[in-house]
Amino acid sequence: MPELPEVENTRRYLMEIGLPGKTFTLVNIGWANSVKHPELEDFVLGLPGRSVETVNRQGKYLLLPLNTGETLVLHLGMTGGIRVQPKSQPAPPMVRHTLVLDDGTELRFIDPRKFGHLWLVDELKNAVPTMGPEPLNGGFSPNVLTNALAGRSAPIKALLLDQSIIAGLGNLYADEALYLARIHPERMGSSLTSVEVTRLHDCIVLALTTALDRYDQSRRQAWPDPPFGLSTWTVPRKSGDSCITCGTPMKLIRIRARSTYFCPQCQKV
DNA sequence: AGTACGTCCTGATCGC
DNA sequence: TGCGATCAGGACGTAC
Repeated sequence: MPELPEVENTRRYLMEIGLPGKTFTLVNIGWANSVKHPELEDFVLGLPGRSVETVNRQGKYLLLPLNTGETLVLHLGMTGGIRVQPKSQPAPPMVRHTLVLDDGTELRFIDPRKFGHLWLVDELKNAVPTMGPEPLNGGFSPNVLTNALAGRSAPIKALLLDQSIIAGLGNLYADEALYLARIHPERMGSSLTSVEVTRLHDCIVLALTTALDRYDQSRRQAWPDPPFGLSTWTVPRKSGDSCITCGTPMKLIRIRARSTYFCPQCQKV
């Protein structure tokens, strides 16, 4: 599922494929609920004629500033992925929306479970929810994390999923970071020692940068059709799997209705 | 304010 | 073999 590394991978893909400079000519929405406008028409008629300036990312949101000053916002949801392909190339399965471009290609929004969203905003301000610091570009430090966890009684796993605390973590990389940091996912946020918070901070950064490196590699190797997702984590995520450090069978619990894998030996309460 | 849970979706997988 | 049930989870609305 698209989390920070997957969305950033998509951003780099869109930049490398040369989306900036291209102009939308036609919009084909296959699932109206994905469009966050009261009137679908506002979006469908609002986009053609606009060209893409660049592709930015904020948390799990893709932000495409347009030449008019508006911004096209994309969220991949759980199963979303994007391809920019020649119109003549057969569309892959599960394409929900097609944004036709002026150079004979089209941006294809693939989204089996329809959890993705897209919309157009006049101003970037308030376009997406206020989010915590980006884990990979300054603003994120052990100290910031300590302050964010102070007084919080929710399980650390739930807090890592909270986009207002840290931008971009999802279920898989939250598990990954906790596993690498050897911290039990049900620990109360405020109960982490400063040593643990520092370790968690470092492991969040490590998990994300490791994944991004692999995505960079896979884009080079599989261009122009790189995979949307890779198994870039080290937490065994199948029942019956054993911890790669100590061999103890991994445990599966639910936190906020999310599957949470951890090693009961390495990640003690 | 902080915490927790239901809802939206459908392809894949499981169990009988 | 086939078919129904279950699972998966990001963001948001709502409740307490």
